[in-house]
Amino acid sequence: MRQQQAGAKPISQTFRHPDILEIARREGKVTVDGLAEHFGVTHQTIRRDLTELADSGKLERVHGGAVLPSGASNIGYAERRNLHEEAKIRIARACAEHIPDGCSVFLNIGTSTEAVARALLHHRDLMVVTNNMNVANILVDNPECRIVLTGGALRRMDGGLVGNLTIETIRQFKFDIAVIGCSAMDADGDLLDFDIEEVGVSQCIIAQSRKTFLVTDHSKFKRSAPARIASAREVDMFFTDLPLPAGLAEKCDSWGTEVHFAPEE
Amino acid sequence: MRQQQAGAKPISQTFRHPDILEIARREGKVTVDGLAEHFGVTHQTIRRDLTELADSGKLERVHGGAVLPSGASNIGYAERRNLHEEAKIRIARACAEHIPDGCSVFLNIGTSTEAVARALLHHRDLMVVTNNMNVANILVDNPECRIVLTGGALRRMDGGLVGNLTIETIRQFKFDIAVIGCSAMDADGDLLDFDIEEVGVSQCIIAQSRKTFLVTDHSKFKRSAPARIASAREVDMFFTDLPLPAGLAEKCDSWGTEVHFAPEE
DNA sequence: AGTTTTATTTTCGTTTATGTTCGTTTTACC
DNA sequence: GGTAAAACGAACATAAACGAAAATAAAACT
Repeated sequence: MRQQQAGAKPISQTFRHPDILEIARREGKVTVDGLAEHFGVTHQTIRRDLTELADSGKLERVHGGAVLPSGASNIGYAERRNLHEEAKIRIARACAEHIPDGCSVFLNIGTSTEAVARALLHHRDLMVVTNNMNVANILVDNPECRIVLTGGALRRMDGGLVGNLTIETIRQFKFDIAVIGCSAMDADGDLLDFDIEEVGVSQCIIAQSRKTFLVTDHSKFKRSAPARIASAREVDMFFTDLPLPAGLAEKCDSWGTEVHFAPEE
Repeated sequence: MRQQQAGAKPISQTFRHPDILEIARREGKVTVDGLAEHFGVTHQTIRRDLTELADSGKLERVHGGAVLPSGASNIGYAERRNLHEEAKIRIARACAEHIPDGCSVFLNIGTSTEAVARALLHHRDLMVVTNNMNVANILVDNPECRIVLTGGALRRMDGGLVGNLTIETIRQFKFDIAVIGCSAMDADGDLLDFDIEEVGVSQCIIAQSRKTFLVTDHSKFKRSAPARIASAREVDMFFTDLPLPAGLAEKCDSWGTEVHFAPEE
């Protein structure tokens, strides 16, 4: 279907469109100003791009820029996704830099791990196992990535696959790297979660992996949650956005847990 | 004598094509200028390469170069989905009418079963197990439907989950109804498939189900395929769009296989 | 050798993307 | 509610990119 309908305006084909979409999906929104600067073109050019992307339904136009089409998923989750978005992207990028091409990775449920999936879009020859439908849908766009989904009941709230099936599937693998998030983190270095079922999954993932990467933004330091996943002692690399509380930093140091910050640019 | 199909343009096969694709996958995009310099050829030659790669769906052409295709997934499948679209919808609706609220259903890989998923969007209190990511993505919009995904490797071509994990997962269930499709159907009532791996899955599904529903449009009667799934004898209800070949209709009758037509309105 | 096929370059008219300008619409602020 | 600033879209100019076709070069075959 490369023929244009008579009377319909031809859609310009530009390098920018895929990039704009990727940025929009990551950040949730794009601005005319920001994109104009990012690509080094005039505002009018960006406006044309956005109008075209909006016409084809990929974006929704707003004054000053564009946003993702409203149809998307659960609101609460969508909001949470935007929370600390920039931080999550930076953290994810730092994490992805420590995931070499060609290795096997598990990506757990969570907005932070989804951000890691987006950061892995240009990695090569990966094998990614996940219990997160969103992760699978994201990585479909990386043709050099084998994707394996664990079985399980689909939880609409966050696209997670949960239940006995999940753990049973995970037991059949041995990963080079496990990437996990957590709902909260204690001052003594314990990783916590709201959902007790998920704790079992996370523990199983850690047990089946050679290395464990933790991705968490600083907001988790201030919160608490009822279920204990593990201690940061069992984590090999810890990616976050702001320096850790003093005591915790020392503990990580003594445990040999590498802490990586993703500073603002 | 390697003769080209009448009307089809001959595609030049040059050592550049694989390299261009590799660069494109690594960088996400390629430019005419860059490639021309890289290979030491003229712009026009590169343009021809890119046009050919775009025609075969490997790349997407843009001004000044090319980018990776957005949808990523195989075009063939998208086309197949549109094939006999109206018929598939009618068949799916007829099938959905025989699926009562509140039961457990398995939906297999295939465009026809995806159509059934769409027809089930307003059913209530369903439990749907599937090895088809597309089915899951469709039924997410039905809030009264529990969705369970089997584990497995994601096949980009059609969104199917395949491999050992799939069969292992299915064995853990007992379904009220299994909805399956097939690639072809023999005159003696044998259901056939192109993919041998899928045959094992289909057989397993049938074994784990109280009732088996087959959804197939009439185009499958004229085709053949190498692998045998089962006989229509094992099917309880058979949904299609046109009357069956004479011999087959009698056989279904003697086997007690109910045949349902979805006539044009 | 000669001949046919295929791949590439060259040339040139056409198309497309982008920047610029300017009048209109929307938003934000008083 | 009125006003100023920002954002918008239409129209035009232009340079880059494009595709068709003819000319040339390089293989492949007889």
